[in-house]
Amino acid sequence: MVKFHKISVEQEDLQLKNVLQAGQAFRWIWEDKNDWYMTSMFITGYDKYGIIVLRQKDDGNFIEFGFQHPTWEFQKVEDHLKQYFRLEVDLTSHQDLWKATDPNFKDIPPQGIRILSQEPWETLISFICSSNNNISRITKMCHNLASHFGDDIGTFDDTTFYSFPTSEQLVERATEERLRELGFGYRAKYIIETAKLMLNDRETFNCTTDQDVLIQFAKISNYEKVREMLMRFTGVGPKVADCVCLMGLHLDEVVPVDVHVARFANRDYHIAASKTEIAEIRATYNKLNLPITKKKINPELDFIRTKLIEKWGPFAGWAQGILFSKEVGSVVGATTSGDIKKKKRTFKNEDNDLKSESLAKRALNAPKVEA
DNA sequence: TGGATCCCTTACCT
DNA sequence: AAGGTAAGGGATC
Repeated sequence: MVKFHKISVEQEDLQLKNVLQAGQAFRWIWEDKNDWYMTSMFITGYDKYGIIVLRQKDDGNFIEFGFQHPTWEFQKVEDHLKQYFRLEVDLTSHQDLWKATDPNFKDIPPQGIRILSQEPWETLISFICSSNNNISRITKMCHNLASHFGDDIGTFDDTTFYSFPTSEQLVERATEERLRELGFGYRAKYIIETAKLMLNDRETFNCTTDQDVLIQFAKISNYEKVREMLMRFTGVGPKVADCVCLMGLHLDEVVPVDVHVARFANRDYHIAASKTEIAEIRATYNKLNLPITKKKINPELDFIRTKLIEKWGPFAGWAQGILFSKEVGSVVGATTSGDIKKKKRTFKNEDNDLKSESLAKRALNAPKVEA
């Protein structure tokens, strides 16, 4: 069918099942008959998307990849995948360091949970879809975007694959009404408006692709400014912007703080901002002249973010990824037939500390639970 | 005193 | 229910 090539990597450095369907990437399809993962992917230097197949044995010290594309060269694909999985980052040595300095890492075995480096535009749109949402539905939405508004790039293993639509394609081919019909809900408007602004940004920043615009944000700016630029897009608040920074622009120390991270930050690290500290955060963003950040920021969650970075260092985002997986416990993903299949449980669920949970909810401005 | 800003709710799709 | 964000009103300065 396809020729497979090996990339050597230990199980503890990368486990496909823990990174491809755990809430970072939403367009990998797991095919249980062959036990492989498939998706369409864009590789820099080629104008068309191609199809990638990955598999990993439970005991081997390698992953295998195959591909389908008219002109892709094997070496370029391998280089791209190494970049996609950030294999130059020595995960286990970082985890050893966290284990030595953070008691919460003590009982966590290496499980190959890595942060991916994904196509930035797709990352932006995917995480706009993620608000108030679960993995299984986010997955469906992302596949819907590709199959309705992307290009047909061919069939593999009885499955048709599509490119992820560019801003231009979304503006030309999609409408808010159509997206609502497809089940995007209130996010329909966010996606259309974001695509329009991105198309506009291509002119403004003299770029030919969405990816180039977002990469340029990261090149010309520090983190605070990148986030400010990202939060110009409708539907993008601090959490979504941080996800794009971490998983789309490989800013490895960025810690996206969602309800789960806020929960364990309170419960396991006793992180809670004082009034003074909250005032300091506000003052900081005032001084930095970041009007959108100032408007959208939640100082309590931002406090958690900075404390966890202090704790974990330059790869804090990766540490967050590990604890996040532990906190969430199990994940779901789509198979070729569109059925939802429960993934093998990797961790036991922890008992919830109700007090910490209510603190986390309060930090997120969620309605208070009646006592 | 009119605005800016802060703070808190509520609505949002399925 | 769930990996947030936008919008709007009342209070404060």
